[in-house]
Amino acid sequence: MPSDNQSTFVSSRRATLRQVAQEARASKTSVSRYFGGAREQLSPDLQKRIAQAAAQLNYRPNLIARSLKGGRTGLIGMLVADIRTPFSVAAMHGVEQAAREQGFSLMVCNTNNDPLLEQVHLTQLTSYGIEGLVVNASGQASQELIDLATNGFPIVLLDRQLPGIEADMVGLDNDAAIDIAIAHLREAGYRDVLYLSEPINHTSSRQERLSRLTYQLAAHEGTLNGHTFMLSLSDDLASLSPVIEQFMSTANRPAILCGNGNMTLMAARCLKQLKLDLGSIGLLGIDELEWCSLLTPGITTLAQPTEEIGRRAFACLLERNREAYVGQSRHIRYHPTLIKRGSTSCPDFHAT
Amino acid sequence: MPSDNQSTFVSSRRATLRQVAQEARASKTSVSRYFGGAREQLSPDLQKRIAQAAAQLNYRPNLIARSLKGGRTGLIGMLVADIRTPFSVAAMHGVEQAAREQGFSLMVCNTNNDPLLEQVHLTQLTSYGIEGLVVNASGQASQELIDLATNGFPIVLLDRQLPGIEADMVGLDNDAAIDIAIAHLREAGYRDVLYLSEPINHTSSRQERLSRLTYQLAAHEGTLNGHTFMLSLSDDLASLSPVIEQFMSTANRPAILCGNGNMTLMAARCLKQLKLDLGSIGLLGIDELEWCSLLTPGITTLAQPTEEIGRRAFACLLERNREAYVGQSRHIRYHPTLIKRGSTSCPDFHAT
DNA sequence: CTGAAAGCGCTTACAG
DNA sequence: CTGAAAGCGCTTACAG
Repeated sequence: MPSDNQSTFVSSRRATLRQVAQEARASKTSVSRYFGGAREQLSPDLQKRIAQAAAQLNYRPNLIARSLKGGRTGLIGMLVADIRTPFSVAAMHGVEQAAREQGFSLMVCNTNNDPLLEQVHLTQLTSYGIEGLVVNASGQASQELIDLATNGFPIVLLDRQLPGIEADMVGLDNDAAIDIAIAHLREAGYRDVLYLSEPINHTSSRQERLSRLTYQLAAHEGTLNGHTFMLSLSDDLASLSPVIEQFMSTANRPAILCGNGNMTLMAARCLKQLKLDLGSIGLLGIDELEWCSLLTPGITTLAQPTEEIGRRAFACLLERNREAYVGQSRHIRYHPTLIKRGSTSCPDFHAT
Repeated sequence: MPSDNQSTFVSSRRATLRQVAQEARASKTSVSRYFGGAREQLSPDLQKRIAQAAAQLNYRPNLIARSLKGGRTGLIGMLVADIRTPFSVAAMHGVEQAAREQGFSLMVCNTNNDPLLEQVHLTQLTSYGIEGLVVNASGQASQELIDLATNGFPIVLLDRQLPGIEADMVGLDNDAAIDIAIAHLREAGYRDVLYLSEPINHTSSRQERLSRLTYQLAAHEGTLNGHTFMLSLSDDLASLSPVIEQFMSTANRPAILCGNGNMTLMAARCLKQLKLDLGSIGLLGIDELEWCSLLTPGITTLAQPTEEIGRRAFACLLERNREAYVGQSRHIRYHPTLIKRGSTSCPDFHAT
């Protein structure tokens, strides 16, 4: 791992502030001021000399050194539970854009939904002196994360709540999502709903969706029957097939409601395998995916404003960092958008 | 942006090496050795004292400070042209995993296919003292990148070649991909091929695929007719529709060949809109996407070993960093895997 | 407006 | 085996 070969290129090493100072016949202090945002308080002549010297040496401040003394690293950390889901990619993209606009760089770490890996990454990130952290948690809060939050370190939670952490949280209004989904399915004429969720574990968004579903089912008892199935991504399709078959055999105007994009993918695969046509069996998924409009007759979804959620998460971080906002932690919930497609036009219903 | 509030928590500030040294009644040198990997050369007693003190203070070395003096940051940078494509996500995931296994952290920057933004990010990354750079280029090489490469800074190119940069390159064997695609389409009985590509710009992989296609078409003149259409992601579907309609009206056993996953998505959308059935018009895409198996009767694809490409890219970086490997830059090309599905079973052909 | 000096938290010859 | 000292490239009181 040693980058010894770099030392071979001593001559081409990056110029330092000291060299610029010498070249410009100025003090290090002045050069530091020039690049540190206090340029105006320097005389025009000094400014010019420094500018010239810097240009000649192709000087670029060493951010590492700057942060060591100054305390500011300009680094924001982000822990992502699963970087491969479209939701995470979009949220991350949002965070990154917002961060860059404010002069921050983002260090993203994929925790693979593994709390242990999350800890490793968290240690790394703090060791690099991040100034704030966006957490899309992979489980319960680690002690280290709790300590950080307790000490007032700027943290914002994304999509997932974390007991023990007092921090702003940005995500979907899960109650609204379930409410809209159920209302839509009922209107469309479905009578039996199979809810597919990844294992709840300690994922608050899954928890919230499930309990709101339970609430809604209770509210509509008699007109809407509910069933729930937990499916892990590592599970084979073979574990889902019999569940759906069983559901189909007993259900009246059946519909599947998918708790997230992963489940929608699983369900679509399974329905295809079982040769069940969309629509005759309803399908509605939380999370809009690029292929949902492609699958005839189209899969109805609840779209999240994913990039916006990411951007907002960063904005919260910034507010925490400024004196501007002091107070209770906030929960910022975005409303989903229902995108109606053919997968929820119940044929029986129209026939009636 | 100032994180002034952190200074409020002086008492909870992270412990420093100096504090550990005091607590352990040892020198800073010894503590540094303890955490710097020279633990063995310390007496058992000293080791124990340091271990205790560190544990008590919950000490974690400040990586920023370490790298300032030691030169090593443990940071690897990655420039990604478009972080939202599945290919990039998977490649990035591969790089990150390989990096972590070797104790490196990854800083990923999305350049949005914008050379200017790429420069900005490159400046940032080098200012943070990255020890190596994986580049999925967004255009031509910037002067800064050329300088880096010229100075022997470890760089590896991913998926895209960059004129002016002497560096290892890891990607798909594009010639093989086109050869396999064409051979498969011919075997399946298609006679007219419409090749869809994003604008070549300076993207070598697009370039290579296109020229190999041209070569193949020439080789099969008379038995296979070719057409090419360039489509930008920002283009509306409306610009593609007439092209496909025109193609269909004149073609004999027509098939569409998509240069990458984005094009496959565009084509699938367009075909759906035009109500053209897959298979009657052939469709073959480079890049496997999660929904290709879902769309009846399935879209035939050429899958890339995306994660492996990422992992390999990092491995190259590491080799560059060690004295082990010195020599000409290498081009590592992976073979694609043909995944046959219904979209390339030409009905006319079977009828014949 | 300008600069000399101390120091951020580490590592690394050098000396013993 | 152990430590005192110099220094990595910056910033920031402090003084003028």
